[in-house]
Amino acid sequence: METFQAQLTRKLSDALSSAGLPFAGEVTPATDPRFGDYQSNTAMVLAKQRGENPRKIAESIVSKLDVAEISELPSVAGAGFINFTLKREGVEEKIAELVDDERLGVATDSSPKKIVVDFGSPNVAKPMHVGHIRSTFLGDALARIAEFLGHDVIRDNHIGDWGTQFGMVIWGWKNLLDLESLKRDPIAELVRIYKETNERGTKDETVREAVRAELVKLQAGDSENFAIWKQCVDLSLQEFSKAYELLDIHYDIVRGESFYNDRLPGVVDRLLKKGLAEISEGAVCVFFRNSPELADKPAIIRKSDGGFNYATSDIATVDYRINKLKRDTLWYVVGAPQTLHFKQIFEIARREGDKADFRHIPFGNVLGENRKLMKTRSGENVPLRDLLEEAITRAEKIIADKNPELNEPERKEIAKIIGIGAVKYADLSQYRMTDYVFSWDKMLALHGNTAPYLQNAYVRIRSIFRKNAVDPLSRGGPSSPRRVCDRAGGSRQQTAVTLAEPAEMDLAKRLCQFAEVVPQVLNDFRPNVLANYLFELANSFHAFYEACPVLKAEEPARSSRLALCDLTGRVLQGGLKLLGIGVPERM
RNA sequence: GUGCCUGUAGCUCAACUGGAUAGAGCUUCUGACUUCGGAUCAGACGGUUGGGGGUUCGAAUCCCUCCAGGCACGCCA
Repeated sequence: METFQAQLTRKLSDALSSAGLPFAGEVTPATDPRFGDYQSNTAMVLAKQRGENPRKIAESIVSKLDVAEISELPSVAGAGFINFTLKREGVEEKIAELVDDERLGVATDSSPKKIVVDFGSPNVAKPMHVGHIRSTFLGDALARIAEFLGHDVIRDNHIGDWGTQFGMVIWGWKNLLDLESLKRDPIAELVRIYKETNERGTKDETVREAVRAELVKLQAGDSENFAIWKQCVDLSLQEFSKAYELLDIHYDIVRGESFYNDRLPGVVDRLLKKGLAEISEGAVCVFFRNSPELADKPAIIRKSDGGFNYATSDIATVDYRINKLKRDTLWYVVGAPQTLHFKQIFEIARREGDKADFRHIPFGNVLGENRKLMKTRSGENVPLRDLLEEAITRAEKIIADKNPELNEPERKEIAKIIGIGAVKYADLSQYRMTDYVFSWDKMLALHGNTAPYLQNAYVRIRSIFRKNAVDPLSRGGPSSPRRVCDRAGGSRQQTAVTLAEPAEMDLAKRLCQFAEVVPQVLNDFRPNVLANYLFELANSFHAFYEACPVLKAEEPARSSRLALCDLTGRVLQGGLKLLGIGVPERM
């Protein structure tokens, strides 16, 4: 199914070629309702290129335009804009089609990619904390959207499971471990022994020595130390998966740093052999003398003590993803401070001849109320577990207050959806580069651009269908929840849609835009574009709901309005799902 | 010192990547209900887009230059 925007673009392109003009500019949604529904700047772009009068060009394009099927006569306005106003029948027809379309009008990408999304990446033997949420939510949402658009996506959790910290963890394991505590809360115990070892090391040279020795043994493949390390990794993965289950996030593969360990010497040899790396001050470095941005900023791939570092590991990772996983697109959802690092890695890969679309997707920080990095009172990172628990508890309180008749199990289930959704939405609804202030009150507010507000719009729609004894739209019986991607098939005659009221038309047009908005997210990796759309959709729905009675309306308006409700509910649900956020049936 | 990011209404944030008179929410104020869930709707107030130059039909967006904050810059990841 083609969107209005795509149709108009195609028609415009036809008109341009029949007028002997090259394609230029674009068709975009109108900036103001007064200008209609869509606008094009084509004439102005062409006028500039050719040194002609934009309005004159616009007139000649309009005379060749054949859009009568969907648009009123296009008009020329302002400096040379061509404005389109959709015809009522065109919108009615489109809505009828959308009601029957399980993809809600969203086309799959015509050139599907093989993507690996690197996101999350927590460290072993440490708790996940607030610093992981942006990468985790963003990466998950982008992966969901890419998948929905038909790309082949591998979600890879590049966990931090190798490094110098294991010297301390292993020494602590051997000397300080409390098995009871380990059983009760493994990560807490690992953190405790790590900290205590670290502390002892600062005072005691022999401990420092012993720690170093444990690390060397691990790196040399000592079986006892390896077994301890493995247990730490397994315990951590178990903890991670609890969090991921709660968050409804899954990975296809987990390839941590340790996975690439064996490949590191090969990476260095290869780069030396190719002449891309050289020895400098005892270390093996890659210099970027010809690229102005990276000049004087070498990447070290082997330290002067012979050890490797994260650049080496990331080069091996790129290699693996392109050659073993056969990916052509690599997304790294990693914080902004690592921008330089990824520029270096990508440049090295290009110099090696790797052909792939490399993208670092950076993001800003989560701040506390004091506008500094969010920390606990004692100055530690806020553990993710605590954060999510508090979100759920707070959500439950609100629900109990607003809807006391819900029984406890149901309330708890709903609180999970609302609480987690609120935290995710607060993150995803904002432009990823700007820092944002974490505020319980704002993210859980029932008004404004929040998850609970959107979820409530969905709940109201479901409520209509619960009240409607015979649900004319449902294939699965009254008030059966339907999913965007697994809607039952079957034939049914198309609902007659009539859009007589302005509020109906406004809602309908917005529903048509879903298919235009979703692909746009991947343009610059901005899920907030989708979030803003859903918020506007909810607003349009509420205005419609206010102005247009549904169940009390006479036929055929009643069926038509039910169709709008149904479609709105599915777009809300489907859109939120693309952000990794669920919807309850009641709240 | 060099580079990158950020700066938009009192507060929190948008602005489809160069489009028309910069939009929402929160807050404040004014209206509308015995409502299909008022957890709502309609409206008002609120701006020299950090400052100053420049590019052009047109700039929050691109270029230059200051200011403020954050981050990164050879052996941590």
